[in-house]
Amino acid sequence: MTDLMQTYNRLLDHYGPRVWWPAKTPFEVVIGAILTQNTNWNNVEKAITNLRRAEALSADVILNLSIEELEQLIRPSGFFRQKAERLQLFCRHLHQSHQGSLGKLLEQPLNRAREELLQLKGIGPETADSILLYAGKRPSFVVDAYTGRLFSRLGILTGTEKYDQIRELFMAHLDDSVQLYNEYHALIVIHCKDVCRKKPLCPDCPLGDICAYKQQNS
DNA sequence: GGCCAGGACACCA
DNA sequence: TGGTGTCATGGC
Repeated sequence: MTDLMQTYNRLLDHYGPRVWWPAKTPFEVVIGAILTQNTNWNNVEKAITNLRRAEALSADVILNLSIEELEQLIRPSGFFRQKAERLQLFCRHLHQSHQGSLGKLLEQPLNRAREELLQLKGIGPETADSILLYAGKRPSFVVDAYTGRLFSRLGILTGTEKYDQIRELFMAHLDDSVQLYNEYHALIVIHCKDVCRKKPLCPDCPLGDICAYKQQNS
Protein backbone atom coordinates (compact mmCIF):
# COMPACT_ATOMS: atom_id res chain seq x y z
CA MET A 1 0.00 0.00 0.00
CA THR A 2 2.59 2.50 -1.10
CA ASP A 3 -0.31 4.51 -2.53
CA LEU A 4 -1.00 5.92 0.91
CA MET A 5 2.52 7.32 1.28
CA GLN A 6 2.53 8.51 -2.31
CA THR A 7 -0.67 10.44 -1.73
CA TYR A 8 0.69 11.83 1.52
CA ASN A 9 3.91 13.00 -0.10
CA ARG A 10 2.05 14.71 -2.91
CA LEU A 11 -0.23 16.54 -0.51
CA LEU A 12 2.69 17.53 1.68
CA ASP A 13 4.70 18.79 -1.29
CA HIS A 14 1.74 20.81 -2.55
CA TYR A 15 0.39 22.35 0.66
CA GLY A 16 3.42 22.22 2.90
CA PRO A 17 3.29 21.15 6.54
CA ARG A 18 0.19 22.29 8.39
CA VAL A 19 0.13 23.24 12.05
CA TRP A 20 -2.67 21.32 13.70
CA TRP A 21 -4.93 21.21 15.66
CA PRO A 22 -6.14 24.86 15.70
CA ALA A 23 -6.24 25.08 19.51
CA LYS A 24 -4.09 26.61 22.24
CA THR A 25 -4.32 23.79 24.78
CA PRO A 26 -5.15 20.06 24.83
CA PHE A 27 -8.40 20.84 26.61
CA GLU A 28 -9.33 23.22 23.81
CA VAL A 29 -8.78 20.36 21.38
CA VAL A 30 -11.41 18.37 23.26
CA ILE A 31 -13.86 21.28 23.16
CA GLY A 32 -13.26 21.80 19.45
CA ALA A 33 -13.53 18.09 18.68
CA ILE A 34 -16.97 17.91 20.28
CA LEU A 35 -18.23 21.22 18.90
CA THR A 36 -17.13 20.48 15.33
CA GLN A 37 -19.28 17.37 15.02
CA ASN A 38 -21.07 17.79 11.70
CA THR A 39 -20.42 21.53 11.91
CA ASN A 40 -18.46 24.11 9.95
CA TRP A 41 -15.30 25.11 11.79
CA ASN A 42 -16.12 28.82 11.43
CA ASN A 43 -19.13 28.27 13.67
CA VAL A 44 -16.99 26.34 16.15
CA GLU A 45 -14.58 29.28 16.37
CA LYS A 46 -17.41 31.61 17.29
CA ALA A 47 -18.43 29.28 20.11
CA ILE A 48 -14.86 28.90 21.37
CA THR A 49 -14.46 32.69 21.31
CA ASN A 50 -17.56 32.95 23.50
CA LEU A 51 -16.13 30.37 25.91
CA ARG A 52 -12.81 32.18 26.06
CA ARG A 53 -14.47 35.53 26.80
CA ALA A 54 -16.41 33.83 29.59
CA GLU A 55 -13.14 32.27 30.84
CA ALA A 56 -14.89 28.92 30.44
CA LEU A 57 -12.16 26.92 28.73
CA SER A 58 -11.58 24.61 31.68
CA ALA A 59 -13.40 21.56 32.99
CA ASP A 60 -14.10 23.14 36.38
CA VAL A 61 -15.70 26.26 34.95
CA ILE A 62 -17.77 24.32 32.42
CA LEU A 63 -19.07 22.11 35.22
CA ASN A 64 -20.01 25.14 37.30
CA LEU A 65 -21.99 26.78 34.50
CA SER A 66 -25.67 26.05 34.32
CA ILE A 67 -26.61 24.01 31.28
CA GLU A 68 -28.54 27.03 29.97
CA GLU A 69 -25.49 29.30 30.28
CA LEU A 70 -23.30 26.78 28.50
CA GLU A 71 -25.87 26.33 25.74
CA GLN A 72 -25.93 30.05 25.03
CA LEU A 73 -22.13 30.29 24.89
CA ILE A 74 -21.81 27.47 22.36
CA ARG A 75 -24.98 28.28 20.44
CA PRO A 76 -23.18 29.33 17.20
CA SER A 77 -21.76 25.82 16.82
CA GLY A 78 -25.22 24.35 16.29
CA PHE A 79 -26.78 21.31 18.00
CA PHE A 80 -26.08 23.38 21.10
CA ARG A 81 -28.31 21.48 23.50
CA GLN A 82 -26.77 18.08 22.93
CA LYS A 83 -23.26 19.51 22.68
CA ALA A 84 -23.63 21.34 25.99
CA GLU A 85 -24.66 18.07 27.62
CA ARG A 86 -21.74 16.25 26.00
CA LEU A 87 -19.23 18.84 27.19
CA GLN A 88 -20.45 18.61 30.77
CA LEU A 89 -20.54 14.81 30.68
CA PHE A 90 -16.92 14.76 29.51
CA CYS A 91 -15.84 17.23 32.18
CA ARG A 92 -17.70 15.30 34.87
CA HIS A 93 -16.02 12.07 33.81
CA LEU A 94 -12.63 13.79 33.88
CA HIS A 95 -13.34 15.02 37.37
CA GLN A 96 -14.64 11.73 38.76
CA SER A 97 -12.16 9.34 37.12
CA HIS A 98 -8.95 11.33 36.63
CA GLN A 99 -8.98 14.10 39.23
CA GLY A 100 -9.88 16.50 36.44
CA SER A 101 -6.65 15.71 34.59
CA LEU A 102 -6.96 15.27 30.83
CA GLY A 103 -3.33 14.16 30.80
CA LYS A 104 -4.07 11.24 33.11
CA LEU A 105 -6.86 10.03 30.84
CA LEU A 106 -4.74 10.28 27.71
CA GLU A 107 -1.50 8.81 29.07
CA GLN A 108 -3.07 5.39 29.57
CA PRO A 109 -2.34 2.60 27.08
CA LEU A 110 -3.77 3.73 23.75
CA ASN A 111 -6.53 1.15 23.39
CA ARG A 112 -7.61 1.60 26.98
CA ALA A 113 -7.83 5.38 26.64
CA ARG A 114 -9.70 5.00 23.34
CA GLU A 115 -12.23 2.56 24.79
CA GLU A 116 -12.79 4.85 27.75
CA LEU A 117 -13.47 7.79 25.46
CA LEU A 118 -15.83 5.74 23.29
CA GLN A 119 -17.90 4.79 26.32
CA LEU A 120 -18.74 8.45 26.94
CA LYS A 121 -22.03 9.65 25.47
CA GLY A 122 -21.34 11.91 22.53
CA ILE A 123 -17.79 10.70 21.91
CA GLY A 124 -17.76 8.59 18.76
CA PRO A 125 -14.74 7.20 16.93
CA GLU A 126 -13.71 10.35 15.06
CA THR A 127 -14.00 12.55 18.14
CA ALA A 128 -12.10 10.00 20.24
CA ASP A 129 -9.28 9.69 17.73
CA SER A 130 -9.05 13.46 17.32
CA ILE A 131 -8.69 13.83 21.08
CA LEU A 132 -6.10 11.04 21.29
CA LEU A 133 -4.01 12.34 18.39
CA TYR A 134 -4.23 16.10 18.74
CA ALA A 135 -4.70 16.51 22.50
CA GLY A 136 -2.82 13.43 23.69
CA LYS A 137 -0.21 13.14 20.94
CA ARG A 138 -1.00 9.45 20.69
CA PRO A 139 -0.71 7.56 17.37
CA SER A 140 -4.41 7.06 16.58
CA PHE A 141 -5.31 7.83 12.97
CA VAL A 142 -8.32 10.11 12.52
CA VAL A 143 -10.86 9.18 9.86
CA ASP A 144 -13.52 11.64 8.78
CA ALA A 145 -15.98 12.20 5.95
CA TYR A 146 -13.22 13.79 3.86
CA THR A 147 -11.05 10.70 4.24
CA GLY A 148 -13.74 8.40 2.94
CA ARG A 149 -14.63 10.73 0.08
CA LEU A 150 -11.09 11.41 -1.07
CA PHE A 151 -9.78 7.85 -0.92
CA SER A 152 -12.89 6.49 -2.61
CA ARG A 153 -12.17 8.85 -5.50
CA LEU A 154 -8.61 7.61 -5.55
CA GLY A 155 -9.83 4.02 -5.76
CA ILE A 156 -8.19 3.03 -2.51
CA LEU A 157 -11.55 2.68 -0.73
CA THR A 158 -14.85 1.44 -2.14
CA GLY A 159 -17.00 3.76 -0.05
CA THR A 160 -18.60 0.96 1.94
CA GLU A 161 -15.88 0.50 4.57
CA LYS A 162 -16.71 1.23 8.18
CA TYR A 163 -14.80 3.66 10.36
CA ASP A 164 -12.57 1.15 12.10
CA GLN A 165 -11.76 -0.64 8.85
CA ILE A 166 -10.47 2.60 7.31
CA ARG A 167 -8.53 3.52 10.44
CA GLU A 168 -6.91 0.10 10.61
CA LEU A 169 -5.99 0.22 6.93
CA PHE A 170 -4.09 3.46 7.39
CA MET A 171 -2.46 2.34 10.62
CA ALA A 172 -1.41 -0.98 9.11
CA HIS A 173 0.29 0.63 6.14
CA LEU A 174 1.78 3.76 7.65
CA ASP A 175 4.59 4.10 10.15
CA ASP A 176 3.37 4.32 13.72
CA SER A 177 4.07 8.04 13.92
CA VAL A 178 2.15 10.78 15.70
CA GLN A 179 3.70 13.37 13.42
CA LEU A 180 2.68 11.46 10.29
CA TYR A 181 -0.89 10.84 11.46
CA ASN A 182 -1.22 14.45 12.55
CA GLU A 183 0.02 15.83 9.26
CA TYR A 184 -1.84 13.39 7.06
CA HIS A 185 -5.26 14.10 8.52
CA ALA A 186 -4.62 17.84 8.41
CA LEU A 187 -3.59 17.63 4.74
CA ILE A 188 -6.69 15.60 3.85
CA VAL A 189 -8.89 18.25 5.46
CA ILE A 190 -7.15 21.20 3.83
CA HIS A 191 -7.21 19.50 0.45
CA CYS A 192 -10.88 18.54 0.57
CA LYS A 193 -12.15 21.70 2.21
CA ASP A 194 -10.27 24.38 0.35
CA VAL A 195 -9.46 22.81 -2.99
CA CYS A 196 -11.23 19.59 -3.84
CA ARG A 197 -14.70 21.20 -3.91
CA LYS A 198 -13.68 24.19 -6.02
CA LYS A 199 -15.41 24.60 -9.35
CA PRO A 200 -13.83 24.80 -11.78
CA LEU A 201 -11.45 22.34 -10.26
CA CYS A 202 -8.05 23.51 -9.23
CA PRO A 203 -5.87 23.17 -12.37
CA ASP A 204 -2.80 22.26 -10.34
CA CYS A 205 -4.52 19.70 -8.11
CA PRO A 206 -1.71 17.58 -6.66
CA LEU A 207 -3.83 14.44 -7.11
CA GLY A 208 -5.28 15.40 -10.48
CA ASP A 209 -3.87 12.51 -12.47
CA ILE A 210 -5.11 9.86 -10.03
CA CYS A 211 -8.40 11.40 -8.88
CA ALA A 212 -11.52 9.85 -10.40
CA TYR A 213 -13.57 12.97 -9.59
CA LYS A 214 -11.16 15.21 -11.46
CA GLN A 215 -11.10 12.88 -14.44
CA GLN A 216 -14.90 12.62 -14.60
CA ASN A 217 -15.33 16.38 -14.48
CA SER A 218 -12.53 17.53 -16.71
C1' DG B 1 -33.99 29.72 -0.05
C1' DG B 2 -31.60 25.43 -0.26
C1' DC B 3 -27.46 23.08 0.72
C1' DC B 4 -23.73 21.86 3.46
C1' DA B 5 -20.45 21.48 7.32
C1' DG B 6 -13.83 17.99 10.32
C1' DG B 7 -20.73 13.12 13.90
C1' DA B 8 -23.17 10.68 17.15
C1' DC B 9 -27.13 8.51 18.79
C1' DA B 10 -31.83 6.49 19.14
C1' DC B 11 -34.96 3.69 17.04
C1' DC B 12 -36.66 0.21 13.99
C1' DA B 13 -36.92 -3.87 10.98
C1' DT C 1 -26.32 -5.10 11.10
C1' DG C 2 -28.04 -1.55 8.20
C1' DG C 3 -31.06 2.28 7.16
C1' DT C 4 -33.33 6.54 8.70
C1' DG C 5 -34.59 10.58 11.52
C1' DT C 6 -32.91 14.01 14.75
C1' DC C 7 -30.11 17.52 16.48
C1' DA C 8 -29.28 23.67 14.82
C1' DT C 9 -26.35 27.40 13.45
C1' DG C 10 -24.23 30.32 9.89
C1' DG C 11 -21.89 30.98 5.32
C1' DC C 12 -22.36 30.73 0.50
